[in-house]
Amino acid sequence: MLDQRIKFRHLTCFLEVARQRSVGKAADTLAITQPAVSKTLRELEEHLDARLFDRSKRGVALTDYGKVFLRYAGASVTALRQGVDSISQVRAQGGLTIKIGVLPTVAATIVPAALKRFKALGNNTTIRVITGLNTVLLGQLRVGELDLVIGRLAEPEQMSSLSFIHLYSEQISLVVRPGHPLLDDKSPDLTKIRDYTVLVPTPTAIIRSAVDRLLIAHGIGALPDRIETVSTTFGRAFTRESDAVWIISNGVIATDLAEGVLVELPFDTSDTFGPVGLTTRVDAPSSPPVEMLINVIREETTRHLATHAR
Amino acid sequence: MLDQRIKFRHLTCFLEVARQRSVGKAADTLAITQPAVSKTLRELEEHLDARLFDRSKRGVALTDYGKVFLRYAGASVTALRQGVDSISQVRAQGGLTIKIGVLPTVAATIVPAALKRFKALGNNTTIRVITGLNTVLLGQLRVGELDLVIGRLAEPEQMSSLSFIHLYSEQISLVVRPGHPLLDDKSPDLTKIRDYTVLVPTPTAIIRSAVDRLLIAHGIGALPDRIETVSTTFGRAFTRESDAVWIISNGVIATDLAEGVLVELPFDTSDTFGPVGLTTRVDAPSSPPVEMLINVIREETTRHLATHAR
DNA sequence: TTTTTTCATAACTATTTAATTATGAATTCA
DNA sequence: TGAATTCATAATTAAATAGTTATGAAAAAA
Repeated sequence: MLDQRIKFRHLTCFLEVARQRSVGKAADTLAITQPAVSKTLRELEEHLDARLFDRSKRGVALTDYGKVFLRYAGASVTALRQGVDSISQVRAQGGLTIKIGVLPTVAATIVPAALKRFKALGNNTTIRVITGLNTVLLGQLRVGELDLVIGRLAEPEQMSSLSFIHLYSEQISLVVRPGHPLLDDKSPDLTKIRDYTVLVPTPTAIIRSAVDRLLIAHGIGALPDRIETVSTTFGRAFTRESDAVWIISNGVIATDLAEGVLVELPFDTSDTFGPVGLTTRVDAPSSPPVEMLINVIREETTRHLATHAR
Repeated sequence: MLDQRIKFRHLTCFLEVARQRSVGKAADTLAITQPAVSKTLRELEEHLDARLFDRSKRGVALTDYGKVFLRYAGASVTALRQGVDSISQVRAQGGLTIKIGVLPTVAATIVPAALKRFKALGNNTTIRVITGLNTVLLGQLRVGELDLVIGRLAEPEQMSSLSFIHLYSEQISLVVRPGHPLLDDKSPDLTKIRDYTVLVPTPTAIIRSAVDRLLIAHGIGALPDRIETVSTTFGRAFTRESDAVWIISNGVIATDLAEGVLVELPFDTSDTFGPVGLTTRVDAPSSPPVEMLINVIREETTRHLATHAR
């Protein structure tokens, strides 16, 4: 059981002495006398029943116990401090704001459902949903303008100082309108898409390299007639009203497939399998509200996969 | 500034009331009287200058402020509790034990250097380094037997409930002994490795699928003479004393290349580029000592990349 | 309507707290 | 050697803490 006699006063005092490696200097910083610091420290040591410092006449040094306890004490004080801060933030802005970057794959399915559930928890949190190029979103995440980015795992070069939490995996699909000529083809061959307009992601899209690899693996060098786009609205409209072949993340058109609005071509795209998940910063650990959102998204993903049996 | 009048007593009281949604029940659990709880709660609210509960005659409900503060208060109390626990652990076992799983790629370079630096910080921590199949290591990580696994990002199927922190990227190399006949070849062609014994990773190895893809992309179906192994000791010895071609993560043989003990064949393996990093559990956030180790490994990676200019 | 539940307030009090000043002991430094 | 540094201990004290019991008010349940 937590010893109720330990106060934050003990922890801040301990942290300051550890930082300064001096009882006297810590006393100055804390604006109390040196014996007061000595005593507070001794109290903490008694409560923990462990020596935290080796005292000498040229300052103090952390013991092994002290070194270990230091990190936890810091975390504890930091959490409280952030809690106090978050209250003023709620007061000032009428609620917390969480900013998430959403890549197209998940924009249609998991994110809307997860945010609905998160809202239902009644957190009075404003969630700002930002879509855009993955490079831009990850850049914003890295500098702290976003709390979270949801989508495909980016190329390694972009992942420095970022952490990735896997949610599920998906592959790339080739889709067309119902009644498309290729659907009647008895001997499916991917090279035949050259006879049609092909919609492919722009070079900055995460899945673009996977698309290129897929095409090359099937011996397709250049596509004579192609449109590069990341707009799902355009892609959907164009594909429905023409004979174009749309190469796109499965998640983007999952709903359209289920509704029969679009149809998938029967090609093997298993090489394009790739992880979809949450990207966060490694430094600056997520705040509790963001942690909560992450949990909700993970739960919602599990639910989603269970109902939309894979 | 942190209000020094806030005590852990206030937080535990607040947490208990929030949990029970009742002042009276919380009083029972805390083994104090109901007015004492009321008073403690009011004190906390005064210190924070915010109402944490809406009181009614059928219990209490968290306000928006309360909902936000709840998480931070929980984190703060948990951190202290773990700090106290970790001290008993240090006492009982003569130090903390961190268990890390190490995949071959990093076993030779970054990990030894990082652990040396971590040790130099003087933490009196025992680090248990475990090598093995990635599937086994990740399984152990998932159930909490390991704190950390370092190596290539595993296949998506294995990453559920795990989080990945990117360190750097590496590719697969084809290496041979110095003086190998293929090195004199004026028209390098990957299919020629069929004339030699080829060492490839076992099917369970993370890089195996990348190796297979590489071979297929170059039109190599089956290799007539091949040995499957994950043993770097065997691979190194065998490659040095025969004409075998060893297909292996660059990291494993980086030192050998630098020393001229092995030589790389000049084939383009850029398709085998893949991320190397730290895998941790998503739930159960890392303890402060593990966080520290993660930081040291990241710093060491930066240093390593700077000196071994890429 | 009456009873019960639930929380708030008030008055009170023994303890603990969180400092203070004064002093001393052991090193280190000049 | 003597001065300065550094931390520990002791004695003291005003303030705050952390509870208690007693009581009341309002809503919900019977």
